[in-house]
Amino acid sequence: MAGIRDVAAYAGVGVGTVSRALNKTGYVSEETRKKIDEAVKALNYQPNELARNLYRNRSGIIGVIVPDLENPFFAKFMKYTEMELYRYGYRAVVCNTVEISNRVEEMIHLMEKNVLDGLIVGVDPPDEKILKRLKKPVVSMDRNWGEKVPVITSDSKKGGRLIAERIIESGCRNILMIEGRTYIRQPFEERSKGVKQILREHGISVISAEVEWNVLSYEYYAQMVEKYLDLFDDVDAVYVGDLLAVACMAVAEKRGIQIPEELKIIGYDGLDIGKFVNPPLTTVKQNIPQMAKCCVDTIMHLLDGDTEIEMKQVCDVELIKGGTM
Amino acid sequence: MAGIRDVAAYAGVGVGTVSRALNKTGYVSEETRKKIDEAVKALNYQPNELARNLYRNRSGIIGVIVPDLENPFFAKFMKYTEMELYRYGYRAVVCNTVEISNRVEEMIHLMEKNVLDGLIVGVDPPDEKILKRLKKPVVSMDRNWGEKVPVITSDSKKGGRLIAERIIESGCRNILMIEGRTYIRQPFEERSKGVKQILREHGISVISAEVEWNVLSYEYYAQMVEKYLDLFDDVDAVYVGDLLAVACMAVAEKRGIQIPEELKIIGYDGLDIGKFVNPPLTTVKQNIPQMAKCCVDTIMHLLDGDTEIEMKQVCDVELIKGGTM
DNA sequence: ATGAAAGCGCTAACAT
DNA sequence: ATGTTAGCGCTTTCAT
Repeated sequence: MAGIRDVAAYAGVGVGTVSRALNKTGYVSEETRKKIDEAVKALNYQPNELARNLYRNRSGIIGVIVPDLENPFFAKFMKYTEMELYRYGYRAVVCNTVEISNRVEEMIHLMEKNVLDGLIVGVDPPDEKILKRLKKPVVSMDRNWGEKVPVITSDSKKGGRLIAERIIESGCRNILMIEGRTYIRQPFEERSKGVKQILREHGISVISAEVEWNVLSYEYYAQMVEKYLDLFDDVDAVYVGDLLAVACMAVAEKRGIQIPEELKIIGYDGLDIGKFVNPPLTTVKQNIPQMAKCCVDTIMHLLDGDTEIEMKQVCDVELIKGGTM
Repeated sequence: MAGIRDVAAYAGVGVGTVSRALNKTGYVSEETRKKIDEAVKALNYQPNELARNLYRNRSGIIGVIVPDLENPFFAKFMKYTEMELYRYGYRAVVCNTVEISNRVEEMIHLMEKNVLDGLIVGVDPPDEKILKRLKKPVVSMDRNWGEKVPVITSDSKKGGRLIAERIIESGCRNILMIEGRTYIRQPFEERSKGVKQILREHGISVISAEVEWNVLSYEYYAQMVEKYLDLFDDVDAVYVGDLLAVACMAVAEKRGIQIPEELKIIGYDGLDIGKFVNPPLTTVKQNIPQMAKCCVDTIMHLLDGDTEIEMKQVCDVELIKGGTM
């Protein structure tokens, strides 16, 4: 591999001049620039980014941590996050925490070792001790990582309200909701709290069940739905995340339960899968591309050293009227 | 940030000794090792990976290029690829080519600049000229990147046979198959070719249609299905990728076409979405985790400089009996 | 067993 | 405008 000294030698100039010419910093005469360009071509010179990184003490890489890429929500988030990072000239290192413990801590360690310039996190935070180690920019998507970490969330309040309103309009009286279990307070919980509160104010009964949040398998979802449908056989509506909602539709169809006539379903997230079923799922759609953009814009501000960072940014949600409620 | 010299000074030894102690290379007396450990703790020293990278001329990062992370097939592939790379101590930089041209070339350029140690590709190759620039390890998933690049594929031959056999058993006589359009020869095409050939040998009529492969939207899929179902209204079975298959089920249900009584459907890929519908999709499942492992193992061999690389590795497929055919 | 010193390939400050 | 030089923080000879 040709280095900058080879180029300098070939062009008959000093390395500094080559560096300036290539980076367009400082003065270089038209003539020498031409010679340098020729040398670069002749030697097929490619600047070694590793050396640049060392000097600049940056890697140009942001880590993105999600629970599970196989989950369509996070897959989509990762897609748009990567695209936004690309627009800023950054690369995205992905990390799935599922099935392996300690991966969050390891990513933080990568940041300490300067492999990563920052972190975008969509997972639960590690414990306090580790959290204190954060010295570089971190932005969180819908997770509470403490005071110092800006959070990008969906408008959970509005989301909860949209769902509650839709349920009230539907005339249902016995609602089953199934949530992912959380071990610490998270922004998105506001949604379910809101739904419960509004519905109860309207005298509508709400049964609330929990499932393991990080298990993504149709079998598990279907099993949970079966269990709770058996347990509470007088429910006339279900409010759950889209994946559970779709599993619920399959279970209902298998049991010969007509949707929406005998059981109404409303989902949450607005994933594509809700359009692939019949009738299409009624759901509240999160604006994932906007959330991704927001995360990236914010971390770029942090990298720029901007001080005026909004610590909580809220992205819009909208009701998608399908045929299930 | 404390550097290795700080540690050396604190411990009262030379930097070389610290380096040897930390990397466990060369002799270090128990006594000095202890002093160094203390210094490391006291100063909270973290070796700067950027400096190491420069010296070793490696980044520990592999680029993984897929068309679209939102496509569940590639999301799953990325998930398992990342997990396998992690087991080897490597990181995965992800790249979505969708909607942005030239991204493949840019990733190759990142390799030339030593940002990436290698590439795992699940997308069509760039043109010859660019292909020639590959100097570092590249492994391809189901795409033909030329002689030099090992390919990990599914057993397309068996896949095609499983599908053809299932169709023959089902007694259908007029098959509609919709494929993604390819612009160059790709390994997976063997599957459809096989299906067509076997079916025609059995006197079964096959209509073959094409769709844009890189468009992922339910609307587009549904539209295509509607179009071809209108165009060829005497088909009694459809063979398509899982996503199109599920879209097809939704369209059929909307039109009041009973599945499998009036129309049989067989998919390909074995994605989870096929289990979320009712009846569950009959499909041929690709072993994505195995393919990911195979890609990673192979690129690790290449990085190790192994010369005995299998240039074509075939992963198993299996028929998943659902209720649609 | 350990310290000193020479790079890894680049950028930027300084001198000319 | 351009060349020279001193790092960036580490690893690894090479003496001792």
